Amino acid sequence: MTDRDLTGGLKPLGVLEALAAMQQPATLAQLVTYLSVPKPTVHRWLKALESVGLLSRHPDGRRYEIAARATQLAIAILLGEPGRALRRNILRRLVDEVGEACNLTIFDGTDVTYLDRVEANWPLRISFQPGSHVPAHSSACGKLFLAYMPPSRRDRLLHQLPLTRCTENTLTNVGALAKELQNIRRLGYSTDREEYLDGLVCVAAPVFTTTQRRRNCIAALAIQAPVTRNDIDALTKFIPRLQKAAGEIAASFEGS
Amino acid sequence: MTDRDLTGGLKPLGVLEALAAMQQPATLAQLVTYLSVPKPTVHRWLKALESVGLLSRHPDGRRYEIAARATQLAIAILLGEPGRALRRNILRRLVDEVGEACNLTIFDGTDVTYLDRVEANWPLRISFQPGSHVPAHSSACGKLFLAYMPPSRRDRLLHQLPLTRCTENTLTNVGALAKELQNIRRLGYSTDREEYLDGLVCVAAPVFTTTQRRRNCIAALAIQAPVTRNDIDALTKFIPRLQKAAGEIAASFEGS
DNA sequence: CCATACGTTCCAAAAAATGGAATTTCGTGC
DNA sequence: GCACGAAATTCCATTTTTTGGAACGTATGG
Repeated sequence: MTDRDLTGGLKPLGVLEALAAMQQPATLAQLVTYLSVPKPTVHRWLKALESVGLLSRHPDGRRYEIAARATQLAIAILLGEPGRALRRNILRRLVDEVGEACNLTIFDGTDVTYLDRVEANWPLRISFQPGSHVPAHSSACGKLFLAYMPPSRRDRLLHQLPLTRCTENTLTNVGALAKELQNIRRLGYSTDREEYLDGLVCVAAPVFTTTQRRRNCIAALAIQAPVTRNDIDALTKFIPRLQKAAGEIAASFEGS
Repeated sequence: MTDRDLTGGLKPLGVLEALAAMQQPATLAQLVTYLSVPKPTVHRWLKALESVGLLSRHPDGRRYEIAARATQLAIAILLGEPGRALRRNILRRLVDEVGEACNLTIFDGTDVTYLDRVEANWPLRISFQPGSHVPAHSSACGKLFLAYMPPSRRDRLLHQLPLTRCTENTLTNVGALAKELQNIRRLGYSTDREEYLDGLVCVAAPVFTTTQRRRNCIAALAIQAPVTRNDIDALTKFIPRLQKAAGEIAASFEGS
């Protein structure tokens, strides 16, 4: 899971991450090397972090170390909302049983966004990071969201989304996609037959919440595999297990 | 040390601190109120934090919550923070007096994570590494965290954690576990009677911080022993000593 | 259907970050 | 002491980002 570059007003945080990763105080020069950022810039970042109490200087006056405010923040983060830790656990157990990478996604209105992902222990990995996006019409999760959204919104989206062709199998016309969505509602799960990436197949199950007199598909849980290792038929056998995990995920959203 | 206002490219971090302090996902409007910062600015900060993976959106699409990268950072900070040397010394002295391995753990939402560990000078060792995980319901430290967390969160977790059986003695039903937690609160310490590994017993004491009118169990200190060398009764004699060390550890987390 | 609240986008002014070069400080050997 | 190299720090014109009031969408509930 590669960390994306820090942008926005967050670049100095790279220093904090670096120091945390190094597990010991470091000098300006070491951080310059580690981060490959010009010296005056790192220097300014260090001063900024020091001035707000996230870093402090080691007694030798030269090296910087993590300070009280950062420790406090770390503790607060770990004490907080257990929902995401729970969800990650559910994912991890699913991956253990299934032996392929699994991910949890939400719909951001147009695209599918990865909320979390756990890899299987295989050397061949498809690298997605939490936070990355995938088009709705060419992924198992996206089709699930489309299938279960209110019909009015679906119709509007179907005509507004650019049904970009990703592979030979991508559904690129409204009719075929609408038919597929109907089929998904009938089955209760969704598949991706190399519609997004050649060689990548996927099955997905919906995560429903039943708040406010309406059943909403708020998230989707999916198993992804290289078709050479597990084809769609093989993945389909995991559907009951997948649905059980989806139920557990749904429960983790209650009361939060 | 009072926290100064964040400056120097760190202002978006205020959102992270706010969310960590609130201990639950929050909407843009709530954060605007909490931070007293204009709405478009907070919105931009949220997007920046989301785009680098520090925050993610709750599936309701409205609220934001702390994400994987922030959790990783938090763990790395606590593993590498300079107070660690202090705490390691406290652990070492404890081990000298007790003659068994001791460890310091934190709770990551579902599991117990080893922050540090000092072995005793015995040929028979149980090997755990800092950073490794253990389930909450089957370890003395984990039960301590469950016992001292806010009741609402505890109730939720008790029903959502998979109470996996590790040994003959593991508490695998909610009722028995709830009773045990009540007992722990009464006694002020916790035990593990071969509930995680056969032959391994453990006593643990809580490390409290008293931030903002609320007592939090942020860490746990434990003595682990092979039952053939020290049984629970033998370990119980060390509780006062253990609690003294826990107090010292607590002090090491306060300002520095 | 309207009213209201919440989220999102726009954009020109204002503020801050950037990094090459110059300067200072520190540690070391003579 | 003093000279030297290495590291840290400051300088500052240029570039880039941030800022937030206002306007615009969008969901919710009465």
